[in-house]
Amino acid sequence: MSAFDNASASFAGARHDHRSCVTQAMATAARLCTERGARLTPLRRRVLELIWRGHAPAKHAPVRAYDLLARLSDKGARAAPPTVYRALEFLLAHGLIHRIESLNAYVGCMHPEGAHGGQFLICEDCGAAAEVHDPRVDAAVARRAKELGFAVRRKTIEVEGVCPPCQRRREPDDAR
Amino acid sequence: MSAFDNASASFAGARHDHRSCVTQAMATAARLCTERGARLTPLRRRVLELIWRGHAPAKHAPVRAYDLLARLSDKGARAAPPTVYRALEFLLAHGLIHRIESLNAYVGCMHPEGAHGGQFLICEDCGAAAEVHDPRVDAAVARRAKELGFAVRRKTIEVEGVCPPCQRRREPDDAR
DNA sequence: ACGATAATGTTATGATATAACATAATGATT
DNA sequence: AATCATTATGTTATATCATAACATTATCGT
Repeated sequence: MSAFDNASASFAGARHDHRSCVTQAMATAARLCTERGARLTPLRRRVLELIWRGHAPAKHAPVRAYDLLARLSDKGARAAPPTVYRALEFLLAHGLIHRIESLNAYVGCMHPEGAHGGQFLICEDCGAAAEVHDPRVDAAVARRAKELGFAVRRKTIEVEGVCPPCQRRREPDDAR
Repeated sequence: MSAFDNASASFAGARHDHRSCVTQAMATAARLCTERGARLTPLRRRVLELIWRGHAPAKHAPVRAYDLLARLSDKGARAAPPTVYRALEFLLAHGLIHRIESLNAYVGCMHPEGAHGGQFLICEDCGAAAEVHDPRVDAAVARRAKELGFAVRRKTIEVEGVCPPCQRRREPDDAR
């Protein structure tokens, strides 16, 4: 497995220490923003952390904008849509989160150091989205585009299916 | 270029005879539906044709649901959203169109004979979407998924950028 | 402390999509 | 051809996702 992949963590369920995973992501985000002179304000920080916490049942499940809005409003202060969309815009611009187009949802970026198009494996059972970075996939897309003279700006690669744990969960049903 | 690609046609602009392209697509759709015992009703046929006609400026530009709705309503009978969404659902189920997730829009499928995930090159200038079928891209995705034990159901591959004609159109500006 | 810039609050609305139920068309069977 | 089950479409209402426009507040550099 590539050093950049987090598929086993994303699909691991209980074995994965998601709390420290969130903590680490927040620390990295704070560091990157400092380095770049970007302001990770309390609001943006809260939104980022809510995204990282994901939502049930899977820890790495993408979160929708209005879910974030509801959770922000829980904490006392009422929030309106632009509040959360502006935070998302900032986080996307700095590569701290990805948008999953096929779900209209957002997920924390696993390695926000450099710009990159996301490749995602999305489980239709548990909702988890694993960020994958396969240079062969990137290379194949780049080569094809080059052959056709197409100048690539942004790549969206989202693969829907069933993750290993959910496949095992399904087997008892299949055996009936 | 693979025999399955239509990038040059999609990005060709005026040189491409889009009218006969639409006619042919409609004939293929009718044949497939007959073979499958599926009912390509007048409404579904009209929606499919509107999608194939695309919209200005590019012929192969994906069309949005409410644009379809507006054009259906033009023709006398007023239409409500479920009318067009149900037609889209049918056309998607039979592989006659693809949904472009990153645009919330729909485009005619270039070879609806067999099920397949779409690979698209989408021009951010003219809006044209070229359907590509690169077996190397499919293979790279499949291999990666297999390595991770992920069972693939559906692939969404959308590459945003600038098509060759629009790159040439941009050059005069760059030279200024 | 001041003013410029950036961030957030607020109100309204646009854009995309589906639920739920009523009516009409179609095809299979008699 | 008449009946009836099934499929398709019409209709109304509403859910969901996202942004425009402008007001207010916070932050940063001077």
